[in-house]
Amino acid sequence: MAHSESTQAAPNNPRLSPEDGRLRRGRRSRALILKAARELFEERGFDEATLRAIAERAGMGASSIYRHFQSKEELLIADLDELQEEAWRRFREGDDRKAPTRKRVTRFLDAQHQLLAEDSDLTLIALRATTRPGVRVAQQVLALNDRTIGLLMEIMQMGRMQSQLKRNVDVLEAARVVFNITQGARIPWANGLTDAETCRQAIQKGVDLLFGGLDKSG
Amino acid sequence: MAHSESTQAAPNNPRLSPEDGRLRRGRRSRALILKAARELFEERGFDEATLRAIAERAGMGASSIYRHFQSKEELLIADLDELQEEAWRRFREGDDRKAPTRKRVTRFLDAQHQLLAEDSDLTLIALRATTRPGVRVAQQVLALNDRTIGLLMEIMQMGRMQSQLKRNVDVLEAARVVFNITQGARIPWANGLTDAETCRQAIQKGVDLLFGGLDKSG
DNA sequence: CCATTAACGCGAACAGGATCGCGTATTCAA
DNA sequence: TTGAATACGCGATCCTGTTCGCGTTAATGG
Repeated sequence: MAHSESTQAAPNNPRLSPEDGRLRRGRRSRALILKAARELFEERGFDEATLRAIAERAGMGASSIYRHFQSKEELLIADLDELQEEAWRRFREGDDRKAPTRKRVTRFLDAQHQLLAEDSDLTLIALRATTRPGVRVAQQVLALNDRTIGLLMEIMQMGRMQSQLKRNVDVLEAARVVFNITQGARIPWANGLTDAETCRQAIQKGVDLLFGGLDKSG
Repeated sequence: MAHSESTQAAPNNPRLSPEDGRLRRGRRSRALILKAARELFEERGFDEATLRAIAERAGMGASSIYRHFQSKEELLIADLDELQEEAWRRFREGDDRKAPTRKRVTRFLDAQHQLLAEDSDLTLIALRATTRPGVRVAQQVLALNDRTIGLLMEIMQMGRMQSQLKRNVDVLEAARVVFNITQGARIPWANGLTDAETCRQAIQKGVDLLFGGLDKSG
C-alpha cells in the first residue's frame, strides 16, 4: 500500500536474484522489443512505426511493451544512450590531451556527428522528448545531454588550465553554448532542409565563432 | 479535379470578396477558436487542453476546428507569430542604432525573453513543432525562427560595418549561434528545472561568451 | 427562380499511444 | 504441499488528435 513510485515498468526488488526465471524472461522480452523497435524505426521511421507493429514483431501484445518501457520514446533513447557512449569512446581513443582545445572539441563533435548523421530520427526524437516536461523520457534525455555537456566542459577546463583559453571564461556555460550550437544546427538537417555535411560545417563554424569571438579584439 | 494542394483549411478563392458572408462567419469562428484555445492553454497547458474542450468553449464541434487550422499546434503558433512581432516592436522603439552591437543584441533578447517568460508552453511547443518534419507547422515555426535570425543578423551586420565586430565574421552564422543559445537556454526553463531569471542570465552569459570569445587573445 | 459552387459545421469513425484488470508463471517460505 | 509475493503477458478499453462524408448556408449567374 502506498508505494506506487513509478507508474510501473522496470522491476527493482533487491531480494530477487538476477538469475530469477521471471527476470530472465523479462530481460529476453525487453531485448526482443528493442530489436523489433530498432528494425521498425529503421524501416519506417519513428512516427510511422506502430507500437502494435513493434509488439507483433517482438512476438507479444502491444500492452506488454509497457512492462518494460514507460513510453514509445524510451525505445529510442535506449539507443541514444549507447550512441553517446560510442561517441565518447571514439573520441577518447586517439585523443591527444595536449592538442589545442578547439581541435579537441571539434574532434569530439565530429565523432558525435558521424554517429548521429546515420539516424536523423534519433536526433529529432531526442529533441522532441525534451519538450515534454514531466514525462520521464524528458529527464532521461536531459540527463544524457548534461553528460555530454560535462565532457565538453572537461575538455575546456583542461584548455583553460593550460592557458589556452581566457582565464575568466565560465567553462560550464561555454560547454552549454557549444552543445546548443550542435542542437540548433541539427534541426534543419533533421527536417531535411540541409544535408549532413552542411550540418557538420554549421557546427564547425559556430564553434569557431565562439572560440574566436565576435568583438574586434582590442 | 486534381487540385488538392493543402489538405484543407484556409480558403483562397480570389473571386470571393472579403465581405462575403461565408468568409465573415469563418473569420468569426476562427477568432472564437483562437480565444478559447488561448484561454484553455493558459488554464491547463497545451497538452492538457483537449481539442474537444476548446471546441466546446468556442461553441462548435471539434472537427470544425480543422476548417480553420491544420493541427492543434497551429493554434499556438498563431500566438507565436504575434509575440515575435511584439518583441520586435518593443525592441525597435527605444533602440539606439549607434549603441554597441552587443548591447543591442542583448536588448532584443531581453525584450523577447520578457514576452516568452510569460508562457513557457509556447516556447516548448514551438520547439517541439520543429521536430516534426513534413508537418506544416514545423515549416511555419522554422520560418519564424529564420525571421528572428534575420533580425539578429541585421543588427550584427550593422555592427560589423561600424567596425565593432571583426571584419571576417559570418554574421549569418553568428546570428544562428545567438539564436541557438536562446533556444537551448529555454529548454531547462520550460522543463521547470530553472526559473525565468536564470534562463535570462544563461542567455546573457552565452552571448557574452560568443562576443568575447574563448581563446586567449593573442 | 433555380442550378452551381464554395465555405462551413457536424457527428461518426479511425488510429495509435497509453491504461486497466485479470490471469499465468516462477520463486520462496512455512 | 500450499499460500503469498512478484514479474509477466494479454485483451479490452480509454483518450485524443485527426479524417470522412454528408448536410447547410450564402453568394453567383443564367
